[in-house]
Amino acid sequence: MTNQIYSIGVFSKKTGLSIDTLRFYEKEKLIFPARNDSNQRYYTDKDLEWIEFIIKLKKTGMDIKHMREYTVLRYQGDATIPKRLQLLFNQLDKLHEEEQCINNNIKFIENKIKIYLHKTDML
Amino acid sequence: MTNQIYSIGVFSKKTGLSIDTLRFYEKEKLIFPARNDSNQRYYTDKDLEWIEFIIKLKKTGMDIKHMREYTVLRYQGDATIPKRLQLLFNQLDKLHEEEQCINNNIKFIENKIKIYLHKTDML
DNA sequence: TCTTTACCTTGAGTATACTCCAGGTTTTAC
DNA sequence: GTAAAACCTGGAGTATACTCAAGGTAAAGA
Repeated sequence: MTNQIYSIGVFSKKTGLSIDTLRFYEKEKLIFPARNDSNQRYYTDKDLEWIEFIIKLKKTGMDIKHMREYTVLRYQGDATIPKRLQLLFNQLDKLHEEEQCINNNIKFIENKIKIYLHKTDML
Repeated sequence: MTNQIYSIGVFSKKTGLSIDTLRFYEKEKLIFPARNDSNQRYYTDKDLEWIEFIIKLKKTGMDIKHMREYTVLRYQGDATIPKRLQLLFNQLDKLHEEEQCINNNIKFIENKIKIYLHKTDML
């Protein structure tokens, strides 16, 4: 099950990221696939696990710069866990703020809609 | 109180948008300030009201293209209110989806944090 | 009046996160 | 063996939403 390796094309399909994006993320130092004798990239299940975490972080709105910070810390081992926790807590704060903001915006739009419904006698 | 007019510099300070942004929004057809004999823009309280609404829409994450659609509809009068409602409902859907998404991400990060806290025996 | 400040336009530059292209090598399928 | 598919690199291009610069006009203060 592990020890499986994937070419960039296959890995692209498994992750849903385009080949170009995978190469871009490598350039941005988010992932470090190994190479074979012909210089072609290959990805392992470890890489898969990691990129899936990266994708998750990205979905939380974290930008590449911060994901790179996280990646660097990860490669330095468990001693960096407190720092990683700090990054995660910061991200959590950001998400809570966004949550607040979205709720305000929902209220704002709902209110505007209400006003329009009154105006058009559709209530 | 009304009938007041503002130069672009003053209006910029009142709205918090930079002068460049105000001119950019005009180019993007989000606002149409009048001009004096010397071709200098002046903004009214009506413009202020409108730009504040635009700023609000922007905060909900609406992009310029959609804000322009809304603006065009507004200038066509009350007959376009149903269409404007449609835009607002779409935006509301988008916001509810984002709310969902953010909540998932909050759970994800919280979970990751929990895992780290276990790892470091900080619990 | 003179000079500083504010304003004008057009067009180029910025940041982010990709996405595409050209030109070349390697692998795979028949 | 050869042709098509997959891979490689470096660099240019895309979209969005501004932001800045250059070169010139207008207005306001001393």
